[in-house]
Amino acid sequence: MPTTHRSKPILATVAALAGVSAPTVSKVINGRDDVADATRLRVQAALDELGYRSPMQRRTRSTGPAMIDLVIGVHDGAYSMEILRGILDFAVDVDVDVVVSSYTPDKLSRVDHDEWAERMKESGRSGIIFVTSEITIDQLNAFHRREIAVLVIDPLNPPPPGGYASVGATNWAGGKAATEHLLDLGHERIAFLGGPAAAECSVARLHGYLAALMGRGVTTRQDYILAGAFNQKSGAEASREVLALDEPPTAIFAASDTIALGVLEVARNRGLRVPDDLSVVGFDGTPLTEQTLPRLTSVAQPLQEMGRAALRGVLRLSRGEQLDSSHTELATELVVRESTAPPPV
Amino acid sequence: MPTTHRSKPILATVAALAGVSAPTVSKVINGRDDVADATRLRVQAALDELGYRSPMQRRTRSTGPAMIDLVIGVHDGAYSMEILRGILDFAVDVDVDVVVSSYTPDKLSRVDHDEWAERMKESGRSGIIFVTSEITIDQLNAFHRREIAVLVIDPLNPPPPGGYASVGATNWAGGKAATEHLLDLGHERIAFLGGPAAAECSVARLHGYLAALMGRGVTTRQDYILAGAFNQKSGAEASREVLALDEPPTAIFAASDTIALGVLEVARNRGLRVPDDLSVVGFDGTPLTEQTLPRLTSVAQPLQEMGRAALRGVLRLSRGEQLDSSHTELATELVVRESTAPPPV
DNA sequence: CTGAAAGCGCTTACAG
DNA sequence: CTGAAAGCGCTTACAG
Repeated sequence: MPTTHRSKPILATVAALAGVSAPTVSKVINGRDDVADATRLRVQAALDELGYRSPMQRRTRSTGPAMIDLVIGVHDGAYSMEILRGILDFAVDVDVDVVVSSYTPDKLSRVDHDEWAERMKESGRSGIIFVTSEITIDQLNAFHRREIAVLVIDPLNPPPPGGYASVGATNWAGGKAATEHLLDLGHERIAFLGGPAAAECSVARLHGYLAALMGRGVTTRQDYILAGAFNQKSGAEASREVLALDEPPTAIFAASDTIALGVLEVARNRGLRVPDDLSVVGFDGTPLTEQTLPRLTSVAQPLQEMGRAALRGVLRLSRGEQLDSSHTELATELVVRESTAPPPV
Repeated sequence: MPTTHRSKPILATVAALAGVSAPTVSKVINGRDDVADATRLRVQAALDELGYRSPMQRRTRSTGPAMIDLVIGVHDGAYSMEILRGILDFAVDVDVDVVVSSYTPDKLSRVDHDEWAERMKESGRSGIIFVTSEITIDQLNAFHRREIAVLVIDPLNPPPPGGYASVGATNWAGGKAATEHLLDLGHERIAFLGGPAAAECSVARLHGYLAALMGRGVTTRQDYILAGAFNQKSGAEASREVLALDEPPTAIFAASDTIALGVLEVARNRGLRVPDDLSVVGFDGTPLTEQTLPRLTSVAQPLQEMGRAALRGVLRLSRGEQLDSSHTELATELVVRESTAPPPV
């Protein structure tokens, strides 16, 4: 059993453990180079074992409330705003300061995460939440090395083995529910307009869609399945593509509300009435769904709750507690509004 | 001329200046209560004059990059998101960490700003930006006492004399432009649906509206002028009110896009076609304007630029530099889309 | 490269 | 309520 250290370790204790004098420990801590390598190693070991922190370090550590970082990797307005809101509202309640930054995927990949983690450590920030970002193992390690807790909301790529904690929604079940709703209305020609082909959440929604079709014995068609981006423009392009088919779909399941917005735009331009001529289901349940005409049937994600859960999770991790599960999925819910109806006869 | 202090002041210097012993200064710094009030005051004065900071305070000060706080006082999605985006994008460029929090006006007024400012000081945060919040002089002083720079975006109340720096848009000119656009189309019965009667920006828009009408010799009518809140629900209520008048308006200038959303909703429910039966102009120029049917004519505020300007301003202030002007207004621009047309004949 | 000795800046315990 | 004295934890200057 290792020695237990009741009171905070002081430099003299470290020196005793390492079998050197106090000045030598002082030199190691302050990065002087007039210390033999072997000695330096022994001192480092003692420092680590005792968990020694200099007075200033102690101060930044213990002082004030918890602070965490939040990185927003996607900027499609309503979606990230809802998550942000969930996090910030809860942060006020639990007295946590949140350092928010916003990066395009491209910009984020060029960031020096080692430097980032170091800066966090210096200002006493103990955890980081990524929203819809791609995280590499190298980046992850930069934080783990410094004992900074990492949690990802709606990860774009599947976590590496033993990777990070994450919070998401039941994308598969949501995709299945949306598709079954259309099937129940009598549709059989149902298209799926997805997000990026590599995005985990989009893939899960696609498989929910496929599961629903197969469950009812409806043949799946490759030309009804498109990938794109989570935005209106991509939704419009994909819509034009499927609606130009010889046998166009009578219903479209869009993998995000913004994609659905593109579908509505194209339908309007072509004089297709929604839902009479074409049914549309979105995904996310952002406030957008109440502002479209007709109001959009959509699979709602509990975005604010996801934000709350993420903050709670990263705080627990940063206190060294274990999470019940490394990945949590909160339930989606199909909300039927006005954009779905039986197919035209 | 006061003494200049080249090197960092130490406790002994403060003690000498105050004419007390070092232990007494130590007690004052650490908030002990066994010090006579008169003594405490003398020591405080010496502390202030020398700008003494304890070793820990010195450490937190110098370490790392600039950090500022951002308080979002309004949550109507698109509007604050755009400002936030302007701030965060610029923050990455200039390597500044932004601590974001979000408060309802009610919650904000119950916050202990002295504690807040103290916490900021402790973690080395040097400035704070409020977005659309009401700031009292007491709150302001809490920050000023600790030399924390304060800047308000789109202040709700006019700043107290010698108050805070602020960034806004040309609300008066925007209100005038919107109204002149409607007058140019031939409208004379134009209603103004405002935000809160006390909100500076709404008042300025109202006066722009009045100026335009007067400039063209059109009589202003009290029953065409309503105040409310900056949201869809309030816009819907106000619309119902003005449209129920014996002589209803042929055009409505809404003081925000969200209010305009309420107008569109009511128009649709009553079978009024926009713009054929009723013209609608919004304010803000949020992405909302592209998502409505018909697309909304609106006075665009340069929200992202306002965010940038605010961050730049607060950073200059926190470095002790002077701003060119304590209040900056960025130009609004009327963007004509599909929701305005000549009045029905 | 190492550490005994001196010193620094601050705090604590206590006598007055 | 105040401060001389002792002490704490760390660092510096320097002899070996």
